Amino acid sequence: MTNNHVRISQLKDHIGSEVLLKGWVYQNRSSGKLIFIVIRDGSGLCQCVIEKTSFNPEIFDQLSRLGQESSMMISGLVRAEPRSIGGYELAATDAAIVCPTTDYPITPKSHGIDFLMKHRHLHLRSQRQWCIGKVRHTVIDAIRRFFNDNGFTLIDTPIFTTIAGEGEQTLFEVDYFGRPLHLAQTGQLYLESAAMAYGKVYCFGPTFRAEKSKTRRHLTEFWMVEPEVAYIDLPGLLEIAENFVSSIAARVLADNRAELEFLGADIPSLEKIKPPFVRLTYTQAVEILTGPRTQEFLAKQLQEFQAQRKNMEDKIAELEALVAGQSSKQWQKDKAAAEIIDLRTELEELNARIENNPKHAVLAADFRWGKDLGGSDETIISLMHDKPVFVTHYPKDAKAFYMRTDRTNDKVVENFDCLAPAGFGEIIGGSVREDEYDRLIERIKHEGYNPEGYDWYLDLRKYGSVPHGGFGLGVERTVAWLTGEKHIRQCIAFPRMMDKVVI
RNA sequence: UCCCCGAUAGCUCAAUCGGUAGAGCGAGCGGCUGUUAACCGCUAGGUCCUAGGUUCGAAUCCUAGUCGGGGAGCCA
Repeated sequence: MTNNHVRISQLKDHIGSEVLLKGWVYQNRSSGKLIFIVIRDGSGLCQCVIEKTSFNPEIFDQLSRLGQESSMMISGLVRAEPRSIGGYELAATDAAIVCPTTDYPITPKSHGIDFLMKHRHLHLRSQRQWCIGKVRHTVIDAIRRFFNDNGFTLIDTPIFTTIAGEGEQTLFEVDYFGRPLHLAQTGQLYLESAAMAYGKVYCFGPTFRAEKSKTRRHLTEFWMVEPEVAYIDLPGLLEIAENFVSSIAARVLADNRAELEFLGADIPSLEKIKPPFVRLTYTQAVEILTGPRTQEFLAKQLQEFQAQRKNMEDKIAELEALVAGQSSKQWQKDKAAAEIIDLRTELEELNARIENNPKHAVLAADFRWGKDLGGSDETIISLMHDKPVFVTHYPKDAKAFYMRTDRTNDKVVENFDCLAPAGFGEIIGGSVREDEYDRLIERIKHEGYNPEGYDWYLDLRKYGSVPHGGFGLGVERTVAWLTGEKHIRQCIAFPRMMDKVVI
């Protein structure tokens, strides 16, 4: 057996040579005198072809019954083969089994989310998870690249913190040698002081929120990157944010096209992610939501859903007739039965959307200026645009104390949310910070906080205060949006959800 | 915290009106020289979530509980 160990991702450079692959059995099909083993090595997949006539009979026999996820090494000649996954194939000449496996729990058939979460340590090996992990890696690298290339300095802010960024009820409290502290839900306040030292800074790390939110957009532990810039206004922040998000999308398109294709991501729509993004004020967003455009949009959406439901129901009826009839072979019936199960699941999701549509219409129509935008409102706005949307200038009362009051309209603050397109929703929240001492202390008191707890934060408004601001981008939400993944729990290796920490 | 849905083989799901438990995959054995979630034959595999109740009879109906999924509020 050759010692020329090559990773599958590098096979293109070794066509015609003898190489050694080290990995795990992803799929094994034996056909009497021929075995196809798809091997997985962490860098990709490669089909190995093992012919009985040119192989040690004992090893051939062992290989023919080798279970999924057995670890093995296999050597042979690399050749281009368009029929094969990845485009290359190994004509195997020798193999060694490292650890045979039987009864691997995650089979090539479908599994429920609960089962997969309980087997998360194994699920990471699955192709879908692997692709998401690769995209996440690129997203994180692109985030660091963007800030490092644009003059930002990394500041690591503490995880044990003494002050809250926003609402106090959403913090995890920890016992810090008898003193109550909590886990960071933002690095922003610390970052503001660093921005006065370095001009442009960012922090990047895990963030903790004790929100009792059981939705596809929430984790209790997630990763967030937060830039903070001195001497900047709201238009300046929006410009950074749109360049930033566009650079992430471009990097993922460049580095992970194969993964995006496997995941079924909407690549053409990602290619549209370029500055400028759409800019709406909160007031304009409210006008859209309460206006005829939204009602028409939702009515049209409902019609589309209903047409889809009709199609699905017809298809299910057709397949059910096939299963009940006499004319088909058993395997055709089995296949149809499996398809019925999939369609029923889809139908259930569609029914939920049909049920929610009128509720969302009412929520949007009844929206009153002053409330924060709800999840469904954000979804509607983002579905109406094929680029990310900035919504700016929210009502002051709905937002955090540190956001800068608009000097031309003191009912609103200079903040913004960035809504990803296709209905995914918010991926960025940010603002210009209140830089006047008197206004800030007034806001702190108005919120009922004790100004003493904010002494050092208020100092920043005493000693050379300047207009400044920043934003936070959620990594898992960004990955979910880019990959088309519905739930962000798939976008982090070991998710922490409300009331649920499996591994 | 509130609303909706669900729990049947290792996994994904069936089971008509309440009549005594089925299929695919996976596992084991056999067959097949180009398979793509391969295919064909055979074998093993069940405390129908738990506790009560209705009934001659409950996977199926009722009550309570447990666990899970989806959504709302809130947010990245």
